[in-house]
Amino acid sequence: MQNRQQLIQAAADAIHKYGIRGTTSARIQELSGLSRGMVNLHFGSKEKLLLAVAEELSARYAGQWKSIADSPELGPADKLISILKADFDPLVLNARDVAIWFSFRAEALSNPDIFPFIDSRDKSFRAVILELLQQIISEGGYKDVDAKLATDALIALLEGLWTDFHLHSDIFKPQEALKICLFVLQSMFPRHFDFKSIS
Amino acid sequence: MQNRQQLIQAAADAIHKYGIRGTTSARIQELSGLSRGMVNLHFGSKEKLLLAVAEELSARYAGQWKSIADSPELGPADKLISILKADFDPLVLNARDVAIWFSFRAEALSNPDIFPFIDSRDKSFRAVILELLQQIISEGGYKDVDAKLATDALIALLEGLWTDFHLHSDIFKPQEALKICLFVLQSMFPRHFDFKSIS
DNA sequence: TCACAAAATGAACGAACATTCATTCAATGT
DNA sequence: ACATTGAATGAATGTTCGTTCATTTTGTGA
Repeated sequence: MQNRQQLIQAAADAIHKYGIRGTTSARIQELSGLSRGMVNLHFGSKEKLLLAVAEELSARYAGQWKSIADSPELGPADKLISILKADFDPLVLNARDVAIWFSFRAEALSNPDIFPFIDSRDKSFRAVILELLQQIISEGGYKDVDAKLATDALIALLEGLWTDFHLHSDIFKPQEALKICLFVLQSMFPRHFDFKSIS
Repeated sequence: MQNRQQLIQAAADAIHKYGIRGTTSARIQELSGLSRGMVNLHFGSKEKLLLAVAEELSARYAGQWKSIADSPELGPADKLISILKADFDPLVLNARDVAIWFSFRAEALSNPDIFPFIDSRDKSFRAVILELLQQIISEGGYKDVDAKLATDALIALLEGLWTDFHLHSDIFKPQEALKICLFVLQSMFPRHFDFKSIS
């Protein structure tokens, strides 16, 4: 099980370093320091190892925001900010993982096995955001705001910022990304958010 | 030159159908109906053919919004809406092209040659949006709105909606995406946009 | 109609690929 | 100390990859 994890790490590194096209058995072997046969011994095939990488990535991301969404003593606005901060945390938003994320995203259409892992956002994540925004709308009496529309907007905004990070991880500032989100939220819910007050 | 274009089409179809990893010389040959040697005869290598695909895609996208940005007799708000509509036009936002777009995006980090083509948005496009928003801010006296922040937000939103389309092109509604954009713009610039008035 | 050049073909090639499996090694129980 | 078993190894294998190039076909000017 030690070597199994080592192979997942090596495969992830290979995708980051060489792209998914350049991720060959030889490269994985080199980066892992293990022998040729290990991939097939532990995973059956290279393809299944790649699925295991997707699975781990997906699990890490889900664990990140779910731990926050479950915290009980937090108002909807503060909870939402916490989730946003978690979304820009280096634990999930780092050059390597995002590069892998995008590689799998590109593959998803022609490789249905991968799809469930890279689409994880769109299921439960959406539901949590929607509920928080509904609470905020109710609290603040924002009667002109459609919660579903605002949810779509916020999630698309997050996706777009991730894309920006993927292409420009060298100059991307998580602080700045958070500011952009809060600016949008303030525009929608002026009585709940003040984007100048970020820590 | 006839066959040259045919090869670009076939390569693009291959990326869409089989993913970039599954895009082999044999597949391109099959889809093009041409002979084995044609790729190397016309492009020198498969890799250069892929670059030509990226170039064409990039040129088509740039041509799309630039023709609108150059139209003289349009207020900044209307011009912005036109650009948004163009961004969701089937000419650029269709399953095949977006799939290719995302494949190249994923490759960009490990293949610097591709980067200039897939990053085209972030140069002149950003400048145009920024200028339009500055005009709107000036016109409407939105003194609390930072134009650069709003530009970042809007572009990230567009990127995110493209991502949504990529993963769910079957259920994605361009009309709905436009509505989301207008909703966000209305939140920022209430005296310039009314998202209930879309055609 | 013929000569010539350019374009197109596809069999053949070496390189790189993922995978296999006989063998070796290390860990554990007796 | 020895036997047993599962993990690890890496040389060997067959396949698929992108590319080459001698040959054929097509198009053009005389």
